[in-house]
Amino acid sequence: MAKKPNKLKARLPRGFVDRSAAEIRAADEMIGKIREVYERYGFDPIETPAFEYTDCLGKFLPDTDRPNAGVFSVQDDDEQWMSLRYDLTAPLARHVSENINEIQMPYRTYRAGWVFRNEKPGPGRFRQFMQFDADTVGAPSVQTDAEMCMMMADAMEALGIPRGQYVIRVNNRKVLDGVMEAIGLGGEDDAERRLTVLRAMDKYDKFGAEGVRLLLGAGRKDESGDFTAGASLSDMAIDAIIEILEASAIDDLIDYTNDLTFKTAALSKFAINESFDAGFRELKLISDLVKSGGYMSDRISIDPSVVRGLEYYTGPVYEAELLFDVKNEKGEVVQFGSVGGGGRYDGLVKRFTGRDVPATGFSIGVSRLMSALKNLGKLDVEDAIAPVLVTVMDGDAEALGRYQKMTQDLRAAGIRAEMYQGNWKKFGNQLKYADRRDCPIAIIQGSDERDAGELQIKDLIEGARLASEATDVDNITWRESRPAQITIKTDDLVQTVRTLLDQQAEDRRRLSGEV
RNA sequence: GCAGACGUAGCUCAGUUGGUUAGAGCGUCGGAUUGUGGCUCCGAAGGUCGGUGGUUCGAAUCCACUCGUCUGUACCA
Repeated sequence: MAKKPNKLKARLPRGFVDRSAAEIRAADEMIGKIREVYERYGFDPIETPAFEYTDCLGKFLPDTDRPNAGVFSVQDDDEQWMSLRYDLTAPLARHVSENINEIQMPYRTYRAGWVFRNEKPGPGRFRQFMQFDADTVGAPSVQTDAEMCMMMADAMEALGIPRGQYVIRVNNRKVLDGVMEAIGLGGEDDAERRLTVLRAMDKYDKFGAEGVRLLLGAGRKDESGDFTAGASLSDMAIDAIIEILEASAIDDLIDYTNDLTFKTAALSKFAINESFDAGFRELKLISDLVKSGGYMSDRISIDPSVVRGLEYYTGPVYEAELLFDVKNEKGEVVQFGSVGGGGRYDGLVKRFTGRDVPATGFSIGVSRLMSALKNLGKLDVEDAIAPVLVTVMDGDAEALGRYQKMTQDLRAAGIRAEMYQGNWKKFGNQLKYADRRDCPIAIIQGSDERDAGELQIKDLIEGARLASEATDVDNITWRESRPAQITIKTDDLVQTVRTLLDQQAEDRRRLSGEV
């Protein structure tokens, strides 16, 4: 055989996905529900573009040797570097800074958008994904952080996640700073070790107390034999940090009846410092505020083990965690982690303006949350009903016009409908098409029906059910029986179709109610 | 980034110590049936065995490199 011409291979860049109709509809619905909550809290939408000048995006500046490490970057005509945004917070800070004289503070906004990260993709982890953020800029009080937490909890419930199946966990960067200081890592030289400790704490969910102990001490070797260097802390410091991680609430750690003191064995050997004290008082205030709003600790919980966004958060940090088991395609329970998070970032706008502009906000990972909701069965993926198919039996202009008219009549009545656009000469294929497409109803009118002023309406759902019962009927007999089909007057088309669709909807409701 | 496993038709997978023309099931397409989805029967298409190079008389099979997928780990704004 002759050598084939070199065909171009169709392929998707790794870490990117095409989205199906069902996924798009489901995501749109989720976004709609979240948006409703944000709007109710008085937030307004704002949109910024996918590209920003790289230096505006923040600390992950590409060096000229590796401009695409972590972010996707390109060089503009004038040789300036631009990057695809990797979150929605940095672009917001840029927008606020650029328009700071026009913007009325406190500025309350939300936005959903795609963000891009140029890093190794994994299951459920993509290089393009959607976030839905809300931020309040220009509000210094922890009252704002408390509101953010409540809004996040409301968003979870609006998405159909029942109370008790999620929790918003809140901590304060100042508390962690205070702990670092207490165990002797407060100095400038210890910045690197502080990071190591915080990273180790963040791994508590994944590795448990023993794993974290190793990471805080000598280091940890994983299953593949890869070694992660540890923080080389003293045993006493390690014990203290484990106590923090194991505490389920801040009350377990702190006695604040008189003066602030640590309660637990290892921690109590350390002195409480100013940073810890300030952080703790903020958390206490948040806790009181959300309780006044009706949010008890089953929804918003103060949790000193929350570590996130090591770099730019300056005060309260919070994250939304799902409490139900999430299973993957193979049915295995996976470590899901948080589906959203945020915190106070008082320094981000100051980079541009030199002015102190406090801000706090959070981000919901829409793509991630969607796969979890699929699991919970809270995602209506089958919502869209396929169109009614008007089949074609004659190809002359007059006949086509008649079919087109039927189709338009259905559409005018608000019924999703389409006329068969393939090769009409193979009628069997038309019904096969309708079947594959899950069309609920087919409209059939050949010359016989037309002469009588009639047409046939075929209930494809009932037909499929009959077919699955009658397995040994031969094809000729089966076809001649014209299952699940009725003959009506042409004029009754719209009304009959509507009645039948309503019946089918009723059947679906009954069926899903029973099962 | 580091470490390991894997890569054969659209999908799921066979393929013997290295031996002729690489197979099956499912799916797809056509026909039986130019006006009826399913079942049945008949037929067809579909493969650079991930890629490149090497060892060999001979490679899907062995070796090296490379690309991709998966798992763990690191990083994660």
